[in-house]
Amino acid sequence: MKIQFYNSLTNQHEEFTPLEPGKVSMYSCGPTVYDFAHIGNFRSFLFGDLLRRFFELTGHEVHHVMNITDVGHMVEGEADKMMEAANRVKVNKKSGRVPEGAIENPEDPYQIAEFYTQAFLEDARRLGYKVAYEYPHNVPRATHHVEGANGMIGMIQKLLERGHAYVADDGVVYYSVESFPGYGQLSGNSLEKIQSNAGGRVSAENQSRKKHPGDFMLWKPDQNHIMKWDSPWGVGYPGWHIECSVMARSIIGRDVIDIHTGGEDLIFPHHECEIAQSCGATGKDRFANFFIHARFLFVENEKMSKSLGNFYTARDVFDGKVKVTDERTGELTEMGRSVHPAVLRFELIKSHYRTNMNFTAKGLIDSAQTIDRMVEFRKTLEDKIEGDSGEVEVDLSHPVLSEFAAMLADDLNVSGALGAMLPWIKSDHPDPRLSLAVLKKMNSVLSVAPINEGIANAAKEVESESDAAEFEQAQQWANEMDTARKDKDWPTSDAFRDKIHAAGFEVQQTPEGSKIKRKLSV
RNA sequence: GGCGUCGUAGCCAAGUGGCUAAGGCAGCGGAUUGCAAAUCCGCCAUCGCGGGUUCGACUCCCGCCGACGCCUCCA
Repeated sequence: MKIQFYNSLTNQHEEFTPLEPGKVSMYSCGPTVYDFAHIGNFRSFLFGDLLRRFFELTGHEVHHVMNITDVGHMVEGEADKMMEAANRVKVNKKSGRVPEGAIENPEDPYQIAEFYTQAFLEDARRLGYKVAYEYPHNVPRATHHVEGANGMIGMIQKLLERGHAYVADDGVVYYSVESFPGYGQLSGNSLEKIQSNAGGRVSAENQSRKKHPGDFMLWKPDQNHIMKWDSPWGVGYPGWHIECSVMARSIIGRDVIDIHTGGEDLIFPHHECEIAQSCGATGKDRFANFFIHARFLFVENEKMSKSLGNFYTARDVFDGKVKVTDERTGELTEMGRSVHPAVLRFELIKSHYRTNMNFTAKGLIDSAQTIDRMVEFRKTLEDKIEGDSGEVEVDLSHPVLSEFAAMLADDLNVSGALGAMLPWIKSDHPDPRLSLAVLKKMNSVLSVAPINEGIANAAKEVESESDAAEFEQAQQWANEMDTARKDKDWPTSDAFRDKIHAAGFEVQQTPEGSKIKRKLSV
């Protein structure tokens, strides 16, 4: 099977061949943990997850690493992120989004980072982000990789030795972009352009200390910084870009990796600088063979922003805080009903990673219906093979799986893959055991229909006791509804149906009586 | 200004130089139903605009219009 992706390095589709046959190394830029991760973050992370699961489907052994940036990064002229976070924590505590007692000391950056790291991992796991289940393995934290020869300090030293970095008058260590001829390849920038665009944010005073306006910071001595480490260049903190170069190399254990993913905004400067650092330190001509970037997510056709009121964290969506325009009144109201994580996952992965996906309440409802169909299908198959749960082996030679995989192999064409799967679900299934095995394979990539496949299954949520009680109550109403129906007492029957709906369930008439099931959303 | 992506039905969205332009949602008609829901059957687009290349283009080329991203912290 030919596997190809759009490579940001060359701006074209390229056939993918792993460095080592059968093995794929991937590095994804992860979240900065000074706030809850939002759905835009997760769109990009889940794209990485989909890629990883695709490789696993096609028999590759995948080493996927995603970092957690828990170091605040000073930007010239702006407050430090961790400092901002401290203020935000105080606000969030008042509003109840951060529970009382969760962060004892909002001034302590390590406590803030720890809290949001755990919150992120929790959200990520609910969304079926596989690597989050491997934490702390394969999910390194920047603060743990500052010191030592294999840490950021070690790499900065190496860059100094090799002539790619210098210490400026003010003691700041800069990377010298002119020392690396490949600088600009990824983003299509040239040093001249960067020069002409310089100015703006960066003060003239700082600029004059650099050899070239494009030179970026590797280490900044600063006794007063909120997070600081000792180094040969004084107590201070590392630049933003160096962490990924270091962690990718140290956790994956290779100088050159197969694939690097991230959001499109990371192309420049972040990934450009990573390449310069990694290649500068290793002497290799490349850092990753493929750079694959996901485009931004929009909400109801607008860029997501806090000021527009369309900024959603993953947990906002789980809690039903998505705003919907009421068709009758035209007013914005909250959806109200909780959204199953599988629904959000599906909504975020179902459109191509290189389009600007538009997140909408309508799309969420769509997604819920599709998942519902998959879940129903699975139940039907399981009912048919009751008592005969022996596993059937299927491989990609199965026609439907083969098409499904081939679509994904073509630049992760999820729509095409779904176009193969959904009609198949509707078709006849003479061999339910085989069909179930096929569905499981597809779900190992999509991870949206609850199938017992161990960890990393978004919809495989543990039912809480209160959930179980609700379910029992609804089933009881359904039974009473059946009794009323036998007596042809339609008003009573309808009243029970309304009750069941109001409780968030659907009721279906079957030959065996009324059956209920929980609505996935809305 | 520089670099880049994109424009397919009410919505999401795949795809191809030439058979009926995937699939899903919504909608419509029908079966079923006490009425619904669910389910099943059927219906539902000529591909932003203009020009060119070609026997033939939605698919290739040029121009235009429009949307968006990056160039600065941001997934």
